[in-house]
Amino acid sequence: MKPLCQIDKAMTLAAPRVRKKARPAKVVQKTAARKKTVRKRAAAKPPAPREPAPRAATLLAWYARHRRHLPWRARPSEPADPYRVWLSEIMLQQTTVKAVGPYFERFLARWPRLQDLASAPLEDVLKLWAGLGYYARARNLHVCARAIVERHGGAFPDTEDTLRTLPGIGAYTAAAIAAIAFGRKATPVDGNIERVIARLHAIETPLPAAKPLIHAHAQALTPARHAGDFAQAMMDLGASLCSPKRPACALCPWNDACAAHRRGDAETFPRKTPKANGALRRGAAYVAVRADGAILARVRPPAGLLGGMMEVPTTDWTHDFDERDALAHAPFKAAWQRVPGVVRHVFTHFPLELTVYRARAAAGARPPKDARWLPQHKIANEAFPNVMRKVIAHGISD
DNA sequence: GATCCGTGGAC
DNA sequence: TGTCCAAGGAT
Repeated sequence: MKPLCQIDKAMTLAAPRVRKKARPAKVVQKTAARKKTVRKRAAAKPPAPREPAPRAATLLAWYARHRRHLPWRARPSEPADPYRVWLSEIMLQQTTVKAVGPYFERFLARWPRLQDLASAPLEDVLKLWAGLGYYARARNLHVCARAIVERHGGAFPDTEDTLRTLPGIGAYTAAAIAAIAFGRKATPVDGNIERVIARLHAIETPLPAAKPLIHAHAQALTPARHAGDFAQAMMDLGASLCSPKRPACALCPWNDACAAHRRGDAETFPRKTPKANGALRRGAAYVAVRADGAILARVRPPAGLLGGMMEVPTTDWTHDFDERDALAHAPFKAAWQRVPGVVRHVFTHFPLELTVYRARAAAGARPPKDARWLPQHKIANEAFPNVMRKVIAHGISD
């Protein structure tokens, strides 16, 4: 493999630009026997050379110039803060950098140190997390903070294996923290890195089956030193030049090493097996408004969908919801009125359609069991997920 | 391995 | 408008 690299490099430099319509797939899979033939023909028509092996140093040099400046990122040559790295990594799971920014700042301002977060009530953590989605992350964040204080004396574990034992920290996050915060040689592989590697090697195996292969390639590329910078460089590359839809291969520091680029169809990688979308679920939600404007609200069950978050009373959300049964599930007897229109919301695995009913309650009305009257001005700072904010807005509209 | 978990933005 | 996607983890 290594010796070929020298040959290929030489060929790349010597050969004229390869035609786009070449058949690189077959070139890659040439047998030793066929190579002879090709070499003979090479005099007349140079074969498509294989890509030179990608070099970590090449990417690190690019990173030094083009790295993003992010709130949780230490400046070059400054030590990383494990607390910040951890907090950001949890928030960034399946979430865009742009969305995380303000949440990260608010969390850090409210709980500057791990110990502060660990001693905070879960309720407060969920309030600050509201709107960011995937609320199990917030619950695990809280449990994790307490575990580090109790099991590790408040100091973050500095090895991948030990980090992996903490709630909310999986293979990716453990490797990311080990590499970025502690300089360990670890290889986190996120969606960005999967894409970069899949293109680099033109991997035809679709995700998620290709994960082990992709991880092996990423691991082979990881340098012994600066593994944290290397991981972040891979992610920055994937977030900027090596983007999902229209990769800017011309600007990529690794374009000479990229098999997919040579094929000319980098944007088609990684291959993916399509996942089925959930069927529509429907239900009714009840916005009860007391004379002083307070809204009837309750806390959802601690686990599962929107676990531990606030909601207004609703029916179950089912595929066969019957509108005619809606009033039978209202939280109390009243002159419920159906608010025209519906509230639509799309979760990861199913779309939801809620019809909203509204009723007024007397000033002294007692809340039903497990529910309470919430002053309207407090709604903004309570742990309502967005779907519930939509429902309330719809319910109190005219 | 397949499902369950939110949300907002880009195209 | 529909689809895809974003620094994944838990079960």
